[in-house]
Amino acid sequence: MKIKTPQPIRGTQDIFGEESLRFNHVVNKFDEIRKLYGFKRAEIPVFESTAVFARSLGETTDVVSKEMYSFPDRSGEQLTLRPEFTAGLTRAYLTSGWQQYSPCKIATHGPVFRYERPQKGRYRQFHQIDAEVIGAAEPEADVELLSLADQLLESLGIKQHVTLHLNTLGDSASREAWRAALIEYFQGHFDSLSQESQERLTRNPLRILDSKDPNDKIIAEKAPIIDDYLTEEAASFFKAVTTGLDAAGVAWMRDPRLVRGLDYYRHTAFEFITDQLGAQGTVLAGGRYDGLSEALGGNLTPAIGWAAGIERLAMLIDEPKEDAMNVAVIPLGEEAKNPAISILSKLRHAGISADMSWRGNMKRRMQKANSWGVRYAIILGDEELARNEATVRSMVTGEQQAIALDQIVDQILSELRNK
RNA sequence: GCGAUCGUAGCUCAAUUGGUUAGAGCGCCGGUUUGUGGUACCGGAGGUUGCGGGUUCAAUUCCCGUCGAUCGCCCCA
Repeated sequence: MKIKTPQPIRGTQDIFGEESLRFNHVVNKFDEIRKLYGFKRAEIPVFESTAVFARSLGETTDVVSKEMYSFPDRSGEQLTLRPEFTAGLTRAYLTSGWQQYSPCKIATHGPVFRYERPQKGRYRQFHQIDAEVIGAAEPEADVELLSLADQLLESLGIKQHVTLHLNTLGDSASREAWRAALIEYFQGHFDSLSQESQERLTRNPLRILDSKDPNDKIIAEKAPIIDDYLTEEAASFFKAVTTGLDAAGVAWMRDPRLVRGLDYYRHTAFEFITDQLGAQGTVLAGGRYDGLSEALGGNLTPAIGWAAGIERLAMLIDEPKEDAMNVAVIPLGEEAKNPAISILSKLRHAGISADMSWRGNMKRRMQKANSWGVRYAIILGDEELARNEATVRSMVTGEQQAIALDQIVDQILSELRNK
């Protein structure tokens, strides 16, 4: 009886070939830029106690109430695969002594999990790069974090496709006053709102502001904006952020209707949005979350962070070029196999990329060498071996010369340097 | 969770109004060349047409279900 191959789980992906090049290009650029800003690399678990996410993101948010992968482990403890990084990093800050490094500038990346309906640019296991500054109340932290994001997008060559939308949600006093005013305003237009927005009014009234329903949009345009409810401190904080961004040369656009889906956000909120990915236009987003630490039982710890979807960034960049192989080793016949392995090893230990086909006649192996884009082919046959030599063929010019086996590595090293 | 479109070799796609043995390009393996690539020519392997059921003399084609992908809503990165 034929065994059926198990199929991949809905919303997961296998990444290889060009996709993998793109994916890794994004990760590598992030690692490169993050060092320029003094952000330290951190690793945290893929799963946590469910409480880490349930308390911090807000029990009523969609992510917590219907999108988490939660399960009991063998001891009955309730665990959840991380749906984002911020809560786990904050938990680590509180439980692993990271407070001694405060303000803690952290970068990480890896898989995150959300049970959503998959689409292009939306997966159940997807990958984020993430940057956080934990333990800094200063607006300079906001500026630095946004500068990092901006420079990353620039170095990925997608800055021209992307706009930074910036808003403030105020401190908790501002936010509560604004929220109350919004509820009152939308209550007055309740019958004209879309059914979805009517539901949002009780669950997440700020979300009505970025509704896509055309009728909702008209109503939202006249809704009270946060500016009228900002405390003096909140207003001057936002001012410091925007003037700092101008000084750093980061282009931004005020979007008074920009809100965040998770409950922990305060003050600065932002999204880098592209028009090239359809409904999944948000490519990098975050904000300040001064209240999160207390929600996890810690002291008041001001913090700010962002996350970006690696898959979404990878779709926007130009196809990266992979470094071509330098050398192909081509043994002919049984006798040549081990000498070929020996040369291959010496080349690689000398820092020269080299590869060898394991099968096929000479023509096939030359074709393979050609497809690798190598500069040199080293041909090892009986005639060469008898003289302790190998034939080195330039794949560019077609010239061939016999070179003693013990001089091949040096010869190729010097020729590669001259290029 | 809701609505819509789609699903044919490893990949990208063909297959008249339902009609014989489901084709091509690329890739893979081999040959023209018993030791020479990027070109050309020849040959080969590889398919239960996503899966299950139904209508029909006959289904890749029509109907239902299911799984998956894509698009929009929702949500979000």
